[in-house]
Amino acid sequence: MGTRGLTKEKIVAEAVAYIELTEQPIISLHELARRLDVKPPSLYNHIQNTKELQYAVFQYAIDHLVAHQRNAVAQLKGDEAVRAFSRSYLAFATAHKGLYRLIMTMPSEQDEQAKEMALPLLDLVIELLSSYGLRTDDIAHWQRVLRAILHGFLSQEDLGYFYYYNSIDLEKSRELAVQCFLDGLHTFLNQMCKA
Amino acid sequence: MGTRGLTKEKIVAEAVAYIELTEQPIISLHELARRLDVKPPSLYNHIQNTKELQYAVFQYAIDHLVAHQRNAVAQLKGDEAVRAFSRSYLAFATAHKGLYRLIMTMPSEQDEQAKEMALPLLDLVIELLSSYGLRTDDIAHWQRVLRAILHGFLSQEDLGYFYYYNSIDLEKSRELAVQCFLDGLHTFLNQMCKA
DNA sequence: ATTACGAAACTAATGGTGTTAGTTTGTCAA
DNA sequence: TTGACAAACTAACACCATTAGTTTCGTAAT
Repeated sequence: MGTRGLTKEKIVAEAVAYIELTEQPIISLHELARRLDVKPPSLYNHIQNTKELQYAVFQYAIDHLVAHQRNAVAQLKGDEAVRAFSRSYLAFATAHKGLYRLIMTMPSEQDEQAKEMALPLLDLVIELLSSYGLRTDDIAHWQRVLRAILHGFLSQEDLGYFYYYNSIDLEKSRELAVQCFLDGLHTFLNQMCKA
Repeated sequence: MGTRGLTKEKIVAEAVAYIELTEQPIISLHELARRLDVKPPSLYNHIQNTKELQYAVFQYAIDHLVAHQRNAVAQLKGDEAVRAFSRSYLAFATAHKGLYRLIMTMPSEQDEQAKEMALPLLDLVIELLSSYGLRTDDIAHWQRVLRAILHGFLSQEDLGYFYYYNSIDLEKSRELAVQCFLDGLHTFLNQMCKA
């Protein structure tokens, strides 16, 4: 009894490992304790509650996603950057289903802390779109649109809404979606120039 | 004891009422039993398990969403129809947050039954896009794109990802997203004509 | 080296969830 | 009137999160 080398870091690491393995965004404290060879209440010496654990894993997920994305768009600009971002965004979600599912379900309108954690992801897209010469609030609008398309696509895919008609090439749909965004953006830019 | 007038219909109706009230997509059998003034096991005389109840509520939600949408696009075609569909889709999700959250979380890649229930929603969009003269599989592609945009937008909104930069007008973002879809589609159609 | 203290583990318990088995009750038809 | 069946019940189990109170062990001070 007494002291084992348990730390918050180890707990979070095990939770992440489990989530990556099962592709489910959650792990119960009981299961986690089992895997760490400890009784459930012992975890409370290192974390406050389930919510805090969720936050920690969420932070991990966001950090990795953003790092992944920054790496993908490094030194790219304009359409190239948007395409690279989109490809790698979809790739991350596929490779880390559990983590992306968490990102996809974690924050809530009410939860200020989670929303703040997610900010870097928004900022990245803002940067990405800043080379198009848009007005500040139009950048914010188009950032919403791009993220809506990518996230919506992944979400539908994950929920199985693409199952039917699934003889239809998924990869092509993805490219079409990104192209749609770019065409929409270009149309907007052209009309802006005229006016 | 003995027989009270409990039926599956009443159970589902109460579940729906609760979901509409709380805006949460789930209700526990205990809570449901409490509200029906019955002990939890009694519910099992009318439903098999939680899953079946979920299915029933999901069916209700899909039915209402589709009816709502069909009503909105009746006798419209082309861009008009897409715009009307989008407006009313977003309106439904706002007015019935709990039900839409269920639609947004219920199906799963693995769950054939739920996916089949959701089909009418896909078919509706397919119909909507059939007046553009697209090839059959392009209709399926663009159906995915439209649904991805709308669902992605709602999901982000619901998750609070639009909170920051939220001085930015939400309504304008929505219109921009739909316009982006239409511009993307038109660009695609123009290029199809040329070739 | 001993002691004392605090952190980290534990046991025990509460209350929530879904679900099953076995029992009672009430109604309707024979 | 009685018997059978459906619909309610009680009791119980397994899983979960969490809290209170207890033991243990390592470390730091005497």
